[in-house]
Amino acid sequence: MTLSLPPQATQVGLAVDVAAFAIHEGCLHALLIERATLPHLQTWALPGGFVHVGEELHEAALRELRDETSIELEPRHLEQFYTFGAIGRDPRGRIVSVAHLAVLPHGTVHVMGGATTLHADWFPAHAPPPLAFDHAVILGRAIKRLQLRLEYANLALEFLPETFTLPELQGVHEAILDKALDKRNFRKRLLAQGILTPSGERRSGVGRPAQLYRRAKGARTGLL
Amino acid sequence: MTLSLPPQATQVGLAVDVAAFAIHEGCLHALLIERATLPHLQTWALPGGFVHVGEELHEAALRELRDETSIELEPRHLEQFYTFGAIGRDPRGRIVSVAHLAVLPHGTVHVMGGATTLHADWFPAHAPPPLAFDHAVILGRAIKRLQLRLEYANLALEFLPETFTLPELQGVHEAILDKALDKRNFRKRLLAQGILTPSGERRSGVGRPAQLYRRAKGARTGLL
DNA sequence: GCAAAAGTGTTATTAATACACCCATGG
DNA sequence: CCATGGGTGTATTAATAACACTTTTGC
Repeated sequence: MTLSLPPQATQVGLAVDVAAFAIHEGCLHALLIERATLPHLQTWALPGGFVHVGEELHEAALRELRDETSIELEPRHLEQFYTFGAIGRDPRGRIVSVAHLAVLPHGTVHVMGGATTLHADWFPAHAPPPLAFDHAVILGRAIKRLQLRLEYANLALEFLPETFTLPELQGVHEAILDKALDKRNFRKRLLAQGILTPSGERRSGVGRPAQLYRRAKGARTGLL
Repeated sequence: MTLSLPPQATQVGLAVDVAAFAIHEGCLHALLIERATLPHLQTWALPGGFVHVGEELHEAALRELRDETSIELEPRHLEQFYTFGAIGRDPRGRIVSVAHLAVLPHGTVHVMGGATTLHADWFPAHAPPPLAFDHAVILGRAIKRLQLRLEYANLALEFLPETFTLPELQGVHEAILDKALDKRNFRKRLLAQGILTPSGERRSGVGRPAQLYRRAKGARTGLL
């Protein structure tokens, strides 16, 4: 059933873009693709593209992420965070992009170009290469939202495997905030929240073995 | 210049909706309109409508607010806060709405229907009438965002005239948070922020006159 | 002088910060 | 035994929350 739309209603291109993050070697990385099409051919950009007919916004974000980067794992967190619709942002015409923030778990490394991309790769999120369209702005806002979510939700857990050590968790926080934290205060704060439960023990290659933790079963998920 | 769009790109209706707030009689009110068109004829809804060709999102929000409610004053704060794009949300087809939060200053009272509306009126924001589409959800999220902005920005000032008393400012906070606050703690906190400067004095009809304040000139605006 | 609203301080509790040493393991 | 990274406690400061009486005005 389709009722009529008013005459002056704008038909616009509806797109999604995805700022997908992961931690690699203790550093926050963003997943970027090198464009295989005009405009901005051979420029790095956020994964993204047009929403299909009958497709929800978050489905489109997941599909673009999968198809353009060939990653194998699903994001552990996906959240819309702002909609970019300024008139001149895309030379092809009026294209409105609903920007999403995605968190990929530890171990998500293999990415390669998809059908519509030349390459896909990880870049330091705090120092990305030049980006197409307004994607540098989008990425900057995604990082800010991610930092906010560290306080409100426990989004850092989504970057890690099911069990993890406190130094690992602290490393995630530090990578996202881009600054060092005090070890004792960090542990105090996190343990006081009651969202972690200890499990077994494990050795890292060198030094004293660290206690392993997992998410406490009562703890809410990172999704807000 | 217009490059070609990919074939499967969805053309969707792009709309804006506006949750506009003001304080009346110490209570947070939202501005609603009664629809004069199908669907949801004669149902109350948020002001909103389709974005025009060549019109920025925030311009569309301001225009719809003006045209549908005939208010005379400009909002003191306008902020996009979420985009609603679920497939079934509008029976006319795929319509994506970029929802905005607006703050109207004190004294904004005269509203009446516009061309595409039967009536416009203020309703208690915490207890609205049944609303069209998914507007009840949108309004709820707008209120939550407004409460957040009380802490981060000093958005409460946007509800008041240029000069105001501390009890008035406290009343704004209480109306938005929907709970009572301690007078002394509130004053201590607000004055410690250093965003207020005293000016003259004034009498209310009854009781001891209250000190008038204005925004300190160094204080950042409510816009984030 | 009384009703009505504005104004004012102190204490207790909790959260945030700064800071330095010992411990467990592998080689 | 030594290098490496994990783990722990305390003191200070800042922020938050609870709480009741006095002051100024209009009538």
